[in-house]
Amino acid sequence: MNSEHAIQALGALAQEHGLSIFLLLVQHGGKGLPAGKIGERIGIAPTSASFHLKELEHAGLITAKREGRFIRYAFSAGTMRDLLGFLTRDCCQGLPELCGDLIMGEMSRCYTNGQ
Amino acid sequence: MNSEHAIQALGALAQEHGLSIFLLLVQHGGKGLPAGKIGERIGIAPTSASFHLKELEHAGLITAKREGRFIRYAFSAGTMRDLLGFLTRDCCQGLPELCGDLIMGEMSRCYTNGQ
DNA sequence: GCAATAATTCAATAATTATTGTGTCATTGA
DNA sequence: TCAATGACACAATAATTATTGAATTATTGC
Repeated sequence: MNSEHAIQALGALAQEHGLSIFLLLVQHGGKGLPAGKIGERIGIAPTSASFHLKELEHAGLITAKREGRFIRYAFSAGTMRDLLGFLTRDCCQGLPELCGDLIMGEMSRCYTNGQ
Repeated sequence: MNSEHAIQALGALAQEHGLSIFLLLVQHGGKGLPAGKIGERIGIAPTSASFHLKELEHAGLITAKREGRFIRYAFSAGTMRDLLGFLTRDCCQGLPELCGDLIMGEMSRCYTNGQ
């Protein structure tokens, strides 16, 4: 993960519809959803959904897989992990206590969330 | 943290100069840097730096504090923690093993990074 | 092969966002 | 008070990004 790649991923998420699609696919986990269903759920035109899906896919945040007439999109955790790593990479230098809170807070939240 | 706020923060980071400023301030920890120094380090015009600093400040990712003629900007971890929480909030449902890797990966990286 | 369906690409337009230069405000020290 | 300095506000411009509709590609079932 470098700056350019991070900007691409952040840019895909920094938009109402892009973020909605991403969160929807995170919720739906490994199975994902076909493009049409996604646009329908979010309430946007198929071409607009296609645009954002492409942005997210190019950034590596989601994957696409054709299944007959459908193209199924699903959340892909790898890039997200790299992005979080990139953004928090230098948070320990000079701020160890904040960094600890930052990471530990996420961790505890995750594990108290029905996990 | 809601979608609107997340978009504001992601948008401030989804830009070459905005991201560079953010990472610079993360590296510099609690002390921060004055606006002029930041623009100089990044290599952009003072007005352009001012623009991105304002975006980051409005998003809550950094804080501003006047010190005589200088205005010192510093990284503020709270919003970043909230943002990471918002983005990973639903990552456990359906993907427990990926979520575990995601958070644990960040944690180990942080603590093996000279911490 | 053909009609129907799912989704995309493309080009045009609309909307948003970033940069620049000029002018102004705030602070300091002589 | 005045000149110098650090930084911001504003308006204009440039650049980027999102949306839309029309046309195109891929797949399926008849």
